[in-house]
Amino acid sequence: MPSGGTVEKALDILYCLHESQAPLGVTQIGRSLSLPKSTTYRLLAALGRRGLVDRDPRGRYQPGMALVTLASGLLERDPVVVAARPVLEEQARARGETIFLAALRSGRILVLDKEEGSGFLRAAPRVGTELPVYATAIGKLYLALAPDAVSLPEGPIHAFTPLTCLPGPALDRELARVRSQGWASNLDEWILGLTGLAAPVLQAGRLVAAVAVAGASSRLPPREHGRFVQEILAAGRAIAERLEGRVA
Amino acid sequence: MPSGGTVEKALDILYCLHESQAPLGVTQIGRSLSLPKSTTYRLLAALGRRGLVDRDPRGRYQPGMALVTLASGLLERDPVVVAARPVLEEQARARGETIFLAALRSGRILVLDKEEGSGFLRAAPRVGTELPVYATAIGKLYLALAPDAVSLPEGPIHAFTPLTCLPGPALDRELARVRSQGWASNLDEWILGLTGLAAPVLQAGRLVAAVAVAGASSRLPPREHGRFVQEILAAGRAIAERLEGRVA
DNA sequence: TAGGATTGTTCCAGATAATAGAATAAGATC
DNA sequence: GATCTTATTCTATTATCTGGAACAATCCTA
Repeated sequence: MPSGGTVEKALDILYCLHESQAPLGVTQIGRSLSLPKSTTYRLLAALGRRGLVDRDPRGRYQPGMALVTLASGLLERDPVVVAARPVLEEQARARGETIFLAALRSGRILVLDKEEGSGFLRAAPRVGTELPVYATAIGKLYLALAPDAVSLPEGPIHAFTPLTCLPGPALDRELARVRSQGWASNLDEWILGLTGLAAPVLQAGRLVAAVAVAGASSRLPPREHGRFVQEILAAGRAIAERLEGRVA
Repeated sequence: MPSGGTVEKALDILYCLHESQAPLGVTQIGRSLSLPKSTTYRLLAALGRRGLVDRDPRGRYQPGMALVTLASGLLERDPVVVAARPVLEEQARARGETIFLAALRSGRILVLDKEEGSGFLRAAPRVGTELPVYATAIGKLYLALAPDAVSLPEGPIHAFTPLTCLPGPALDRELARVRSQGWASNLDEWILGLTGLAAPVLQAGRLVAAVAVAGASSRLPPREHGRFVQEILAAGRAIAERLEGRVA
């Protein structure tokens, strides 16, 4: 709420529109960001002049297609994404489960790419989605292996499910285990019924990204974790090797 | 250049970074937008705080992954895109050439979706790309059928190729023909060797989008235009019908 | 390795441009 | 058709942005 300058207020409006998933009016936006109507209106006009917000037939605001323009080509230019693509494809085909890549970008852990599994019931993350830092296998990997790079969200921390492991002694023990074993897991802690197993992509000992296999918990039962973990660890190493140019 | 307020300057920086296709320094950005270094620096910092710009290892700036986040889900939410998807797939499969959908969004004609053909040599437009209003089949369709909605670019108008038809009497005659025949063509006017044939998507008589087939001019010779035009006109009608909910 | 040039970052007084309240217009609701 | 809500415009005030200049870091060249 105590936002910075004018530009940041305008960008907060974009995030607000993105999160709402539905067109919003001036008043509504102003309320959720604690901005006066007239200010909100003017900022929306500025965003609209550059195409970053559109208006539906009723005059309400929604994210504009210029965002698609500005985002186009971004992923293809990211070395990690380029290095990971064939590995994701191969893994998803071999395992039949969804494999995805995430990394830290401007303080958030974002899904950078994915290859969906072949099951009728499968995880289908959306590229660009932000992952919560606790309550996620990849998030825990970052907390354990690159604690200075990530930070807990500002607001009050809530449990996503009854199984969410909130920050505290229990999470600290979990992170210690992650550090020693070199991979992380998430069993129904973010979304009920969803299991994730994550492995690091290390470059010169530093965590530059993470790969994870995700699927219905019923399809990834604990007794099979061992096999999946070996695969995903290998995938993380393969991506790291491709990043360093050892493999064409 | 004579930009508006603070927010618009910041957004111009985003466009500048997008167009450059390579990371840029503060000085470089400031020069291309005629902004003082310190202003550029401060705006970049604001954009960075919200993840809209990232920095490469050398400290230079590039569009940030938050753009991917903000753009995610946008296309899937657009009714025209949803209605067009299966039509694009069917047409591309049947014809073997690339079919794409474009529409006017915030004053620009943007590629909203595409389905690539199967040829080794084929058009591969990028979703989000802006199409020039003259020199493009879809652009001409808009100039002819919705002249009030589109406007020529501000700066000096240049010919993309020796065959580009610049605004003037010749283009006016061309637009009259487009109006009477109900479709538009572009033969090497935008990119040498690229032919496009476009048909309107009409809703209540208003142009709401356009479909086009695009490919190497050698694969779309004039004597075969007739067949392609029929197909693309049918595709435009099919999309319009799906838009009005007549077809599930 | 040192010198010179370019680039990135910080600072601050001054002025522009953003702010927020209130008034008006448009639209929805009953 | 009256009353509510919401969108848009207006304006005085002042907070915030500006941009020149100084400083620091970096790169290039000799």
